[in-house]
Amino acid sequence: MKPPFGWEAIRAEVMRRIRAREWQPGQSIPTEEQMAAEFGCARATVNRALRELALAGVLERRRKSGSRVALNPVRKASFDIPVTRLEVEGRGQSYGFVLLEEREQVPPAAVLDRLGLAANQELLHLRTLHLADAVPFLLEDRWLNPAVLPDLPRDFRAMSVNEWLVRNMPYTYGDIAFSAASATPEEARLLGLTEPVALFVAERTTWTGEAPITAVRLVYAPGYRVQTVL
Amino acid sequence: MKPPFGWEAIRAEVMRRIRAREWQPGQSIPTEEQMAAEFGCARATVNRALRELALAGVLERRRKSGSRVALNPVRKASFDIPVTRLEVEGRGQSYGFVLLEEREQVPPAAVLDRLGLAANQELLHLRTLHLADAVPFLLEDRWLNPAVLPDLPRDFRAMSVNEWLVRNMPYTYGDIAFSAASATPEEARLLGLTEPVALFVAERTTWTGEAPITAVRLVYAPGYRVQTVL
DNA sequence: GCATTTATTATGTCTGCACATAATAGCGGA
DNA sequence: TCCGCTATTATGTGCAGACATAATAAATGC
Repeated sequence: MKPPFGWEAIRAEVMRRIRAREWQPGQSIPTEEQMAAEFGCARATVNRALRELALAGVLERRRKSGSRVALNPVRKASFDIPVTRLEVEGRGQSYGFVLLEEREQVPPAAVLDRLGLAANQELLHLRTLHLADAVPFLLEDRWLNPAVLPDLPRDFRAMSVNEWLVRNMPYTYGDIAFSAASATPEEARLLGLTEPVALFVAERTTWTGEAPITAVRLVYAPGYRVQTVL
Repeated sequence: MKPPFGWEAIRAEVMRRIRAREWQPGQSIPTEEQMAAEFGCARATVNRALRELALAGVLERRRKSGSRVALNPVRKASFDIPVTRLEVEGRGQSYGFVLLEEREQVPPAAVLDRLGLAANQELLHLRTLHLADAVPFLLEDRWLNPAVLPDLPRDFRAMSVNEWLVRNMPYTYGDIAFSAASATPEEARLLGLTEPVALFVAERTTWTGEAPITAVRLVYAPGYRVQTVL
């Protein structure tokens, strides 16, 4: 028979007590041992539950002092960033893309700086327009470092750079930033907009650990939202 | 003495093998028991390492079939969403805010719809301008449900609604969405902009579990970015 | 051949115990 | 009073064993 208090039940019960203000912000909660006794389970089970809550930012735990309810609870929002093709198909739309440009050239100083490369370094510049139901969805402006990408495909018309990278250079480090920007005249033209409007922009830089791989700027069509539950 | 293979070491070693393509995407990796034997540790230790990697989206695990390297690795970006005051102070700027409006009224249909409330329901409408070094930083347009907020402060000039909510109604459920929008004339005026530009917008809805608490629209001053490491 | 039951297998979780580690409290001596 | 050592304490991690669960493969019946 299933034990009445698995670690998920304990996590839920602790959350309930915090929400019910039985345990108030800043206040210490019982030790793992005390709770194990109360719930009639092993300390490891309580530990698992409390560890998850600490990870979520609900509890602050310190050796010797014990666990306390976080005073300034920091909400942690977590987003999935799928391949563009899967993002479009996930909306029930058909995916397509157009390769706009593919050539080696020296990128602007801002890009080189972000990647930490020498000023005269040539990179592979790729611009791709992603389509959802044949309508512009996302404009991708990417710089690739050929030095760390041994077997690049001959051309990126069969598979988008986006997808090729996820499949061939996965599990890299990097950072991402979201912001808003007005569409440049060219962006407006490529996205099929009659007038310049506010666009959602995501910028990513990725590394293998020591060498830079790619810097990309993603400009989404109007109305794009990135959404998640808290 | 510390065992040579703790769960973190195992997680790192598995990641190394995946990055080195010793274990390729889609391919099965050894069972927990086999790896426990290889690393000379208990199965629980391997389990902990692999569980974390599955949570990060690197592995896909299924009972009976075992673990395999994810074919379409989904990047998971995680953002901290602090109280606005702490966000401003964290940048080394001084925080301030101005309460622009505070009155009970019937919100627009879109807001009622998002909160799932009756059409004639009155809510408390609060508009706050948050300042960083006395310069407009964020425009907050919030609707509060007084029915579930028993002891609201007399006025929100001493502590911003934002902070009051985090301190008094923490650990709620909710969702958040990021998007881009052009500043309305009024938004432009309040943020001190001479011309309408693209602004970063965050919209949140929060619940106690059954009853809606608040819906808020946060319009950030130009240049705002939300950034994180992957 | 096909559907249903049964056995097998890897992961998921739990227990009870042990020791490591970090942070704190208390003590003793100068 | 202050400094430094030691003891204490709660969490962090580990082990070996056990059973639960879900998914698959094999065996069975028709």
